[in-house]
Amino acid sequence: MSSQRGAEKSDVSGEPMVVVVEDDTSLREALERLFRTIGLRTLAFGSAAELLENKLPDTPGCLVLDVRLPGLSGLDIQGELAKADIHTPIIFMTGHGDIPMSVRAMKAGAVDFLTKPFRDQDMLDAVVAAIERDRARRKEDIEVADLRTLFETLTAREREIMALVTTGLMNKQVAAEVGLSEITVKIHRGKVMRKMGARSLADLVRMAEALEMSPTKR
Amino acid sequence: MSSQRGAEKSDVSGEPMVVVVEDDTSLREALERLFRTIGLRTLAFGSAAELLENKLPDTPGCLVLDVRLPGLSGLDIQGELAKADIHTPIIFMTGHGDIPMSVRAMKAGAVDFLTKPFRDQDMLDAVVAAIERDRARRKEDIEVADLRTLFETLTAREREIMALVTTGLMNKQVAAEVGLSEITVKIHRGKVMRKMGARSLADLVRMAEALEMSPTKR
DNA sequence: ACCCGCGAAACCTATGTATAATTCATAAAA
DNA sequence: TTTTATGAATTATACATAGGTTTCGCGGGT
Repeated sequence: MSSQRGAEKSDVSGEPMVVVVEDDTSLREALERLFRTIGLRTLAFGSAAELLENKLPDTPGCLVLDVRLPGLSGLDIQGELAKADIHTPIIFMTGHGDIPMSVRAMKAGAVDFLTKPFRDQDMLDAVVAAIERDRARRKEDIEVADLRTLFETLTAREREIMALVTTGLMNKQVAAEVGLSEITVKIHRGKVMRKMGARSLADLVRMAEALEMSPTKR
Repeated sequence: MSSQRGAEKSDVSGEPMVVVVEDDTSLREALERLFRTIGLRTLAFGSAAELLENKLPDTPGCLVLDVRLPGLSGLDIQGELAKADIHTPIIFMTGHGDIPMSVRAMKAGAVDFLTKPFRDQDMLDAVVAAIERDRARRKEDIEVADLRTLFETLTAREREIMALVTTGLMNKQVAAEVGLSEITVKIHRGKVMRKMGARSLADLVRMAEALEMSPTKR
């Protein structure tokens, strides 16, 4: 099942995990305890470097980052992860942040930005929401990745035919378009259906949509 | 062309307009001048009440709201518009805001949250981005609304058939499903294609997707 | 040699349309 | 109120086109 993206996510059913990066040891440990009270597996680091050494677990989860950290800041981590195409939801904490900083973080996709001191419940709410968001995203990612895996088993011709067929062209039109006989198009088309596991043209069209092959617009 | 939603938007090609709500007269006028320097039509009010009396223009645009206003605050306006299903992008300004306030606004969909004093260029950048976002959303809305208009011309039977056909069922399967003869299904199907203006089944499937009739998932 | 792309003949199923007829309900006119 | 008109829904027959598979065969490239 599932798939295999670069160095990232695939599991969606695993037990969720919170990863904390906070240099203040007492707060870090308090957060670990807090999350464990609601049964969340928790991993905690004291700096960005420690976090980036270990790769994130392949399970739904979120990051809880202090904005101000020794070395790379929480916002820097956000940027690094984005560059690495890792979309784990991030919750920021800060004791001395300002509005522009919070706005920048939110625009960059953070799910929340809490000011210290915060209420335990606010943090828990944010984490639960973030994990749910991650779970949904992973589910979506897995579906598309699996589709893409199937799509990659198609030959160049088959991909071409798939694109044209899902556009709504008839076999004869596809044939004219690519300079083949209609019968050959039918054969390729049949192979496409089998390889992609499509049980109907409607199915195939939706797959093409998910793969962003056909124009989503009309 | 286009459509007619509740009490709202339909035009996408019109000249963009910025609507300002700011009680400080000098800042309000400064903003009007600022926006006009880049050729943006601008409408300015001194309070939420004045804004809500006039309905928003049916053209791409955005709102620039002071957070603190006499009567309803900028955030209140955001809430009111959301309740009224109006999604004009909002840019907030504040002189005395705090992080939780900005985060709340951003979570509720604000495109930016500027602290006074802000640089003119920052405001212009925010406004330009917001207008572009609104234009894109309107375009999308219009397409779906037009589709929905067509869909509403379908009879109950035709809608039923459309749903089943776009699921990928064959005519005979649809017939069995709804207890009709296959030929009758064909007739309804043909009417659906003509009424919806679909030139192919692929077309119809995409329409069904846009109308959220068929499961987006597989 | 084998796989892949390509194509033809034959055959069957599915789709689409036209014609025609029946039933039903509702709306408009007498 | 009765009659009439209209439109939706239903089905059948018949025909034409499109879609899909199988079998068989050819040629090029790894």
